[in-house]
Amino acid sequence: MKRTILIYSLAIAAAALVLQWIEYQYTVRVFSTEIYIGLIALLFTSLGVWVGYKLTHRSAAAPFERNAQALEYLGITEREIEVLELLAEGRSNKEIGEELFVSPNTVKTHLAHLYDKLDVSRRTQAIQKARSLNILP
Amino acid sequence: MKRTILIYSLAIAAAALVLQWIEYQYTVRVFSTEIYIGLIALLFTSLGVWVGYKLTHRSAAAPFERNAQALEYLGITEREIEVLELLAEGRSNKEIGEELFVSPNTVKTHLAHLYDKLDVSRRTQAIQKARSLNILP
DNA sequence: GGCAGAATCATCCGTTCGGGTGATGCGCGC
DNA sequence: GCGCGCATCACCCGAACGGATGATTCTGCC
Repeated sequence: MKRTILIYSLAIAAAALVLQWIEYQYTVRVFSTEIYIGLIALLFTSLGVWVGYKLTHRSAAAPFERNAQALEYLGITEREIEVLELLAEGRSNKEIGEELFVSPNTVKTHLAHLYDKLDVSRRTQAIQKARSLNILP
Repeated sequence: MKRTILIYSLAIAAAALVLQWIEYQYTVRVFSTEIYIGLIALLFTSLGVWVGYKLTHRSAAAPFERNAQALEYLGITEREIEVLELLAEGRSNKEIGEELFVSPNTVKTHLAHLYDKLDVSRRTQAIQKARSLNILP
């Protein structure tokens, strides 16, 4: 992150130097100071928009970090998470069982434990709750 | 939106005028052009960051804009959306019926239509698909 | 006036889920 | 070695859900 800021700072400095050079070229020309200032303003405003976009979208586009504290606190196991993820994808118990190479009965057991730990009673509620706890994206 | 852009443009123009005035004050002073340019760059970059932040976060922090095109295209009705929203909150058909003052049978009918339009066969799939279509937040 | 789409409700039937209970095996720690 | 937690599986039962079909009412549109 500090490296990123450094790079952006250097880029801005470089742009400033370029602008300064351009200034020396153009002050002897016919353009008025207003136009000159406007161009600088426009360019650096665009630069700022770009920088701001990069900065804000770096955190917004994060690959989603699972809330480990919640999992720890609720005592949710690895296997239960796998079931939960497939659950959120809209699979049936049978399909989940096939995906994880276990019987639907086992899936039911995992789900029952999940319902217990999440304090819900339906799969749709489990999805909603898990999402609100940042256990699911 | 157009009004917003206009306001920002005017703000930038005003800032440019201010800067120009400052320039006339300072060119007779001791400061070198490098410092002057640097200040302009810094100020307008900050302005750009602010504008960019406002622009991106206006859409990101919006109360969620429903994908009207998808609804139109799929032919999903107002009532079906209401059912869909309660569905995503994990309610049962009976609870949804009570919430909307209709019988569970009616809810079932609406859901059947939704499954048809969303091309799914389970409520969890409906939630997932609706979310991916930006019909649900 | 009639037609199309919507919202409402119902019944039947089969599948899926959820709750409860019990059982087995495996690994880990005291 | 014994207990504990985890994962696995099974059975039962009742509730919830999904699919299909049909009916009624109302509204908007041609």
